[in-house]
Amino acid sequence: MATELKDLTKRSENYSQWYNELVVKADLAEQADVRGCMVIKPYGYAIWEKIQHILDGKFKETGVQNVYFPMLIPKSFLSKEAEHVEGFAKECAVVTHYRLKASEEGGVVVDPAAKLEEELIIRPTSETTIWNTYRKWIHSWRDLPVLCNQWCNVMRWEMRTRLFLRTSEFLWQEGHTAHATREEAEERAKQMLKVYADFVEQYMAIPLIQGVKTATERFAGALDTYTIEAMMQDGKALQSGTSHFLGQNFGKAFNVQFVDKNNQLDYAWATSWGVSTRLMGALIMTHSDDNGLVLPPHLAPIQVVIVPIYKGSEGLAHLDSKLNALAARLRERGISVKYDNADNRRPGFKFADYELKGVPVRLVMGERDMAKGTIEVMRRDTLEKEVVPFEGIEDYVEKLLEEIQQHIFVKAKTFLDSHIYPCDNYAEFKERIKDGGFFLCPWDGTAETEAQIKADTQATIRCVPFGVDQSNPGTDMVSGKPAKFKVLVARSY
RNA sequence: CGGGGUGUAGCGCAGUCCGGUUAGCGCACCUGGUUUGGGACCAGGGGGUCGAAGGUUCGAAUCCUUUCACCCCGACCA
Repeated sequence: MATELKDLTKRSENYSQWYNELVVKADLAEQADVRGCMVIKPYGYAIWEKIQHILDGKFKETGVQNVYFPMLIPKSFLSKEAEHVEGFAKECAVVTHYRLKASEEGGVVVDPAAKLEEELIIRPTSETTIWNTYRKWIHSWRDLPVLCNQWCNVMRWEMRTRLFLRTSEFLWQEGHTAHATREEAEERAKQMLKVYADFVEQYMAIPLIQGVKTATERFAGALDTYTIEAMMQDGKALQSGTSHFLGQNFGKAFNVQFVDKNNQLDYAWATSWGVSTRLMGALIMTHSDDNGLVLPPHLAPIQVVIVPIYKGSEGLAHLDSKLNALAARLRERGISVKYDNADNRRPGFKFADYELKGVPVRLVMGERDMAKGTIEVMRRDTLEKEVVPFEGIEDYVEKLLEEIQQHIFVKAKTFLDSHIYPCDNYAEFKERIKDGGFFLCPWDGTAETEAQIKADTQATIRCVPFGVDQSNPGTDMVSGKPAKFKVLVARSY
């Protein structure tokens, strides 16, 4: 056996190890045999499916439709938008041949005769291929807006990878919209950020800071990049979703022109926005404890597990009839229930296992309860056990699930709020950033001071946060010049 | 690409310095039994080209040469 989660007591020092162990042991994912890729296991994928399903519904409420574009992109597409190519060129996997042949030494080799005229890249993101197609779809203001989204995989040949947080291949959704006016596109970019923020806070119970990225941290090819930043338990930031206002950059690069209401030719305005399996990483690192995963009820594939405790097969038969009926009644209320009466694992093992998997509520019933008409309820977030009357347990559980959802959000929110520090003294900043946390600092708006902070402390400006009074930002803590904004600075994943 | 490290059973490791029975241990796995209110116990069993290739030797996991792979720390990133 490798290290137990509980043994990794000094969370701040062993945070990476703790996270890795948790991902593997909770049966979510594992390292693939392909470099930097991951295998998402059934339980992990069930969580991703819930994220997908709920978010997809939210997109559709805003008029977005789903599409699918090819995984392979002609190399030349990438070079059409200058900043975009610079941002992604260094991490592209490239397809150069289309055939293998048997080798004389056995095995197979790439057939040199099957070299492609133009190499294809495996999409790192689909702006180029989608905007190449939008040229054919968009001719008049009447064709706009185009509001498309696709759920797919993308590949970025990252140098260092980490399960869920940064794998070579990852699953995501990418929305790509085209608009007739700048205002409409900007509005859409902000709207989608709000969709993300609401989802992440309400369903994933992860509190966020929303804001806009600085020029250096912007998406390659964007005019503005909006972001949601979450705080992990070690005080580091995790960018959990982004929405970009792309201006007319892609419209011009791919010559997507339309005739507006005044019969004038103009280029289409663009947005793109995405969240990925990284959200799973955020979920794990925000709520989990040393017993394993803690899942918010709104996202848990199993919301309630019922474990019978019995002696002999007639004892089990007795409990089976009672607890199967209970499971059915809970399911009628839309609660996802697992009744685990498997005989090949003992109760203690099941308890530990479902805690590791983050099941929000556990119900346990044995002979003692049968006699007394009670049932034991354990909530995963606090690990508190309570014996309650069996009668009316359905109402109790339904309320408890909501309470847990609220409680873990409030807990995370309290943590976030208590780790945001206003700071305008650079010496103090350099010292305190070592312990993590978000720092609200005055910034003169120059790339130089931004680079200085990064060089000195590895911390970056996460965003110019929304909802912060920017009327009197103060003095830049690095340069001593008048500040333009108060910005959020933190170390990040 | 720079710095460090590791390859021995499915997983985690000992053995390597100083060559010597049939290569070991924990977990997992299989069979049987007893158990079952917090990760069960007993008995038995299966599983290994010791990363690969070459060399030294009566004899190599261990020594020499070459090589491959992976991991960690930096630069990159959703």
